[in-house]
Amino acid sequence: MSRLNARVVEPKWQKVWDESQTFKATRDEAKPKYYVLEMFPYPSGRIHMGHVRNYTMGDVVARAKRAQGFNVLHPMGWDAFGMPAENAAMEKGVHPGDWTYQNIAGMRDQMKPLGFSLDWTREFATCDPEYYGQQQALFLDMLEAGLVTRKSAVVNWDPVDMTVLANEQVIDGKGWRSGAKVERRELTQWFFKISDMADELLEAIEGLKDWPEKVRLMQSNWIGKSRGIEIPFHPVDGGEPIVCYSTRPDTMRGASFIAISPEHPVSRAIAEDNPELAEFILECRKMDTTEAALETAEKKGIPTGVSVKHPIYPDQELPVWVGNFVLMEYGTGAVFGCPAHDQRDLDFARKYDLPVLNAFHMPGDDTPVGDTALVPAKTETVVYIDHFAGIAEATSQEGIDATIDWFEARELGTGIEKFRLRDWGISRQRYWGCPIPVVHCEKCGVVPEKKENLPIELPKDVSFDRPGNPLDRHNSWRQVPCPNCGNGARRETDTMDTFVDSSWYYARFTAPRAETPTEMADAKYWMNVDQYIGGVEHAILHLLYSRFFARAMAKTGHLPESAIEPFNALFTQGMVTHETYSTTANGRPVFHTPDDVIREEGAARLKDGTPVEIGPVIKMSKSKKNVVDPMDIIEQYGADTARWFVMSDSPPERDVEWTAAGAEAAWKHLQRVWRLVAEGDLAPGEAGAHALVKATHRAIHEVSDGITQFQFNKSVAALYTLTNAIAKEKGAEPADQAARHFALTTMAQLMQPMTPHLAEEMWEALGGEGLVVDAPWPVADPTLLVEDTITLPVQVQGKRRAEIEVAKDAAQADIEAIALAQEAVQRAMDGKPPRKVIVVPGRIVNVVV
RNA sequence: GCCCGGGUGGCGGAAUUGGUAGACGCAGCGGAUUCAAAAUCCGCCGUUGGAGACAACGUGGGGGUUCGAGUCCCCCCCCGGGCACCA
Repeated sequence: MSRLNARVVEPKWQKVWDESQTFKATRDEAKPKYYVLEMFPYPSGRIHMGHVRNYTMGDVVARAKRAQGFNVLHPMGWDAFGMPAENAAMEKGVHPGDWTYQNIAGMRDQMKPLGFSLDWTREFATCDPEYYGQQQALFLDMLEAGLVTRKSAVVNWDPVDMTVLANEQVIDGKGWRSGAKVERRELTQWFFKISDMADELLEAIEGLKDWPEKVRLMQSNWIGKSRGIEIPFHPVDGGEPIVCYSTRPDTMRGASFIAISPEHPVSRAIAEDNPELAEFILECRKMDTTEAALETAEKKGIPTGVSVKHPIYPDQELPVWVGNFVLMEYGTGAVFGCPAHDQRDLDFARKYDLPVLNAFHMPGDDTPVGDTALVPAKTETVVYIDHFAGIAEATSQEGIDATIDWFEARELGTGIEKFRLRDWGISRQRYWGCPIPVVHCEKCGVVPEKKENLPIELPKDVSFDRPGNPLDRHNSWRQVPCPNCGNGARRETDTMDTFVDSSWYYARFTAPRAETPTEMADAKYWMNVDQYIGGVEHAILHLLYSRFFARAMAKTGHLPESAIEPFNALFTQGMVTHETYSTTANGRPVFHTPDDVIREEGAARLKDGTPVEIGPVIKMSKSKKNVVDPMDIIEQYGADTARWFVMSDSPPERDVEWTAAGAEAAWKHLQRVWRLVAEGDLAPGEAGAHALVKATHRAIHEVSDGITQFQFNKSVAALYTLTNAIAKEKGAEPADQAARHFALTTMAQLMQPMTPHLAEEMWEALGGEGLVVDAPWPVADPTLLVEDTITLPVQVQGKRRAEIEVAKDAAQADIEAIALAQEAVQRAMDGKPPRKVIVVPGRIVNVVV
């Protein structure tokens, strides 16, 4: 029996593609281009199934487009800055750079045997000085263009380690190493002014027709445009008014208190001679910086003793509270509380015994609010109670608009559009990132570096034996002459958020060795990315930052205006998930990789017998260690099997739970296909409209459809169906032999994107010309796709009772007559006359009695 | 808490977008081949009742619209992603 040995065959074809530089992309204005990009990996050390899934999808698209005559750009690189390298430095004493480049080398070695159609000549890592130096140049241009600012922002502060923590390093409000309660601390930081572009970024979402609707929605909601009003509330005892922002000013009648953020200037001012409040503010600071923590924490408040006048009913006074749930970052950091129409305000009011007063009720139901706030949709009609602007029954939206107009007319408030989107803080107090190219001079202030001094390289000689940023204590690196006056000055020691690195790499791939960030001719030819593929977890931040960056690069002359939306089509693949395994040490969970765990029916244990707790099935991640190594499968079965397996079964956009079971099956199938070629009774020749030829054309149609629609699992199913059809065709006539030869030759072409090595081997054995990778994509003959007769189901009262076979162009009346004549139909009609017969052409017949 | 998804046989999933629910694959069962096994090939395979023809039920739960609902509408439950310093 013929077997295909992947260990021999796969390296052989990879060498052939390599030597003929098959996948090297060269700018050629005469050919239509197609740019396929998968989100580049973080060099964690080993590739995982998520990578294999992601890059196989991209490869299928790239190879199919190539076969369809496009000049394809399909590059690969490394998102190489980030925390894990510093963690490795602290844990193992290795230099972050050495650790990173070793990981890159290892992962490249793991990726190459997968046979991806990548142009490796364009490879780079974001931690290469040639890359981040250009990023520093971009920063300087953006600074000059007014797209960068400096302001204060809160960070997680570990008071024991005296260091800034990432959100991931805060566990249950405590520092991951010290265990100390984390505090919020303000630092002056660098920001990209993305909020200036909020409206533009929002409007342009409409044009992203080939993005998933869910991503467009998530981005829209994230930017969060809202129309509301800013209303000053004047303190009873005089002084500066407290300005509140509200998107529901129509509820003003029900206002019963003012809540301000602990960070609000008024809070701070009052706290100076109110020790109780000062303590409360300190307590509020002992919380991490995430919005989720803030929103889910118990709502607490404390009265300030100050009261303000209700702007409409001056005889009413509203107490001012400091509330831990009010965000300083959004709106004005102050809100008026209307318990009747906001659940959070209602809970707060019940807790602190504040009045609850309806501003409106639903038509026909004027019961006052109890424990559930009355929050109608803006399109719902409500009945306003004694509304100052004279509105009676109206939708909430009409109520809001009328209220804003009324306030503006009396100069009591200002209608205003606000965005939820905040500026992008990029300062990181860490070593392993792109240095921000500015210098702090006592005389000149903040001075940009001169471009000729770029790249500002990270110093090699650093130590990680203490917490904190090693750049801060590296005196010889820090001390530089001021680029402006030449006096002694201090280099900025903050590095850039790693999201900056990944916000423009797609542009750099168009000219990866250029002495400027991009090369306009290359950018014009290759941009935009025609198909971008990556995980849903990047649906908001990475994609939004990239969209901002492309705009910024166009403004600073690094991208053509046509590339301000860098990704024409986006596909978000589902994640590869796996069970998690943990044991407990010192009250904290310790996670274990599936490799170290012996899985039994309903239980699991370590190799030494320690019982292991089986956790939820979640995305594979380094921190939870629920990662499966694809190299095992590649070594056992070969790359084609791994590729075939990840494309089968699960729809690409959905999560897939990794199980070992399918790999064997995939391997068996590929061997079966090979046997059909090696042991088949085949001969090229004339097959005519043979049934197998028709089946082949159907497969061409379905496989092509599946690929263009990103339903690779359906393409795989169609290829299984074709395989079965070939195996079943046992005829010995020349036409049968020719039909099988045609079917298998076509199958080699259709399988080439998914299992390229097997496809080359098939193509060669079948006598194909040249390489299958260079063969044009087969096109289905539409005349061979249609059948002469069709099978229609016949329903009675919506239940299927029979099937009829009719000519594909049969008249409705004939179909009706045939359907009614069916014995099973008559039986189901139970002697009653048909009231109505519904014939949906080509679909169904339904008899109503 | 807020925003966005998802839920279909024992399992992964398909269903031409309102028209035969379960394509295709895995697992399982039965058979062929074999001294035997592996491999391979053929057949069966939603649940319940029935020898069978067939019937009833069936797409997370409850209600609704429709000749007809996995698909549309309302309410609820569960799981996952994101929440601005993980990448």
